[in-house]
Amino acid sequence: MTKQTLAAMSPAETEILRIVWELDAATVQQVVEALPAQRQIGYATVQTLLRRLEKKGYLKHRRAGKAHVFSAATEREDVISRSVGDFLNRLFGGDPVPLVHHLAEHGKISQADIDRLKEIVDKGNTS
Amino acid sequence: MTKQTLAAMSPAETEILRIVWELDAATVQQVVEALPAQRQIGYATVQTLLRRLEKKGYLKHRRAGKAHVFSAATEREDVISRSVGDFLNRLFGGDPVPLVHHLAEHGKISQADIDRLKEIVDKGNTS
DNA sequence: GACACCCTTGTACAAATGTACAATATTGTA
DNA sequence: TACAATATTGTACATTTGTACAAGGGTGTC
Repeated sequence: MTKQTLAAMSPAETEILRIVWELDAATVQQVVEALPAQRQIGYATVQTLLRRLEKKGYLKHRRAGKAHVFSAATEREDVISRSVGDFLNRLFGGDPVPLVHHLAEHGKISQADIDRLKEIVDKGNTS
Repeated sequence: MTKQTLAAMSPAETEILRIVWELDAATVQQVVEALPAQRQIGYATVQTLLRRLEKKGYLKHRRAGKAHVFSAATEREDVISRSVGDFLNRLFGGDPVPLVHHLAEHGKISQADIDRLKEIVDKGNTS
């Protein structure tokens, strides 16, 4: 595993990367269309962000017709791990419990969600 | 509640703010000392970050001897809510479940943690 | 009261970020 | 094949961010 050398993504870049993941592969057009309606951000800007993500190594592209089709160039899980880790460190000193606690208290996660999580942890603990 | 107008904090600022919260009130000195050992960051830099946090409205200070003692100027919970919300939007399109799922799968939260969370949610659901 | 110390204040500055236009290239179509 | 439509490329640019030095101020101590 010799690769944790990816330059950090900026918030705006993260937003865009997420959409590419969601669409699996997408042109600038498609990313723009997939943006949440409230999010006011121009085509050119999305394009720049995609370019930067590619330069940083998060995306790659192939050409299809006249457009570029961007897709992931790294393992999504890895990127998420790093992002979540960084976030946790900054805001909670690395302890995930207060974060989940916060989510629970604000009704972000439900009873059912927690039950499902319990199962996941159970399964993991079979080691 | 007319106050959601706080300028966003940068990652480095967030890191510092968290420490002030942890110490409840602190001088530049104390914040520097409370930084994780690995975190290489000078006194002057911490000072600038504290100044910026104050300017943005997250901190206030009083004078004690020759030093400034910084402390929170806003509700910690509010700041956390916004931060977590933004993070969730950027990386998971707003859905908290995948985040918690991720934490569970990576052993970040334990069986016991989940049991405690279950109680919290239970209590909340009495409405 | 003078000093040495520890602070704050003012300022700097390169790099990253968010946002976007102008010019040029590519292509499906008539 | 020439064109209109649509993309990409090259560039720009004001701000914010991360990091920090230099100069001046308050204070406990002798």
